[in-house]
Amino acid sequence: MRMEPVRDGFFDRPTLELAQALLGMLLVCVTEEGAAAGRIVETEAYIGPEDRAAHSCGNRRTPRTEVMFGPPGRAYVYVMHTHSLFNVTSGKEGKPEAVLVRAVEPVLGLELMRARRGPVKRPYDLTNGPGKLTKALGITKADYGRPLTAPPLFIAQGRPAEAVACGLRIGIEGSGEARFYPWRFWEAGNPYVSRGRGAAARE
DNA sequence: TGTACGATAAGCT
DNA sequence: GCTTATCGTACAG
Repeated sequence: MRMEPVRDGFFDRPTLELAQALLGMLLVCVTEEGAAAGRIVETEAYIGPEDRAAHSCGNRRTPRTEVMFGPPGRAYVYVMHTHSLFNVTSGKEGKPEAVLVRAVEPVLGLELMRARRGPVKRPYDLTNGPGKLTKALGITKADYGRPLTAPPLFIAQGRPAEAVACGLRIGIEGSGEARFYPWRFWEAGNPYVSRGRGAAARE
């Protein structure tokens, strides 16, 4: 399998569209320990100003959200509790939007992922969650702001998602109306999605 | 299946 | 300084 980074223009589209376009793409991370890659099977869109759930809500500009105000196609990594979360920035300059990658399907570097994650009960426990996949792939806040069009961290063409489902986002209960936006996308029937395996899209 | 709690850093007062 | 957060795990039931 050839894993060529996508060209810069790939990220130049509306955030909701990008969130769906990313499904099926490969997320590749190369570290000193080796290369690891996963096929993206679940994403969520965060559209800054009008989205109370986004860190950039109301154009809030801080050192952490800064990268979202820049060009699209950069890594927005941030730490929560004991875990790191990985987003792809979207929207043109000045538009603080992003796509959260919530789950991937391991493709390359399985042994490395297992070594990083430790023993897991089920195969899909390796990467079926935002905090899990960053640990499995070796993504850290050191990758913050990195362009996703060149190694060591990049997006590559993968097998396109067959059926895409959409539904409510996860983990944003305290976000008022924003919690009802159906901005979560995943490949229907894929066992590696974080939640809602087999669950239908809700409105 | 559901609920509790950990343990870090950004952001706010 | 204090509060909250795009979560994961453990353990009870």
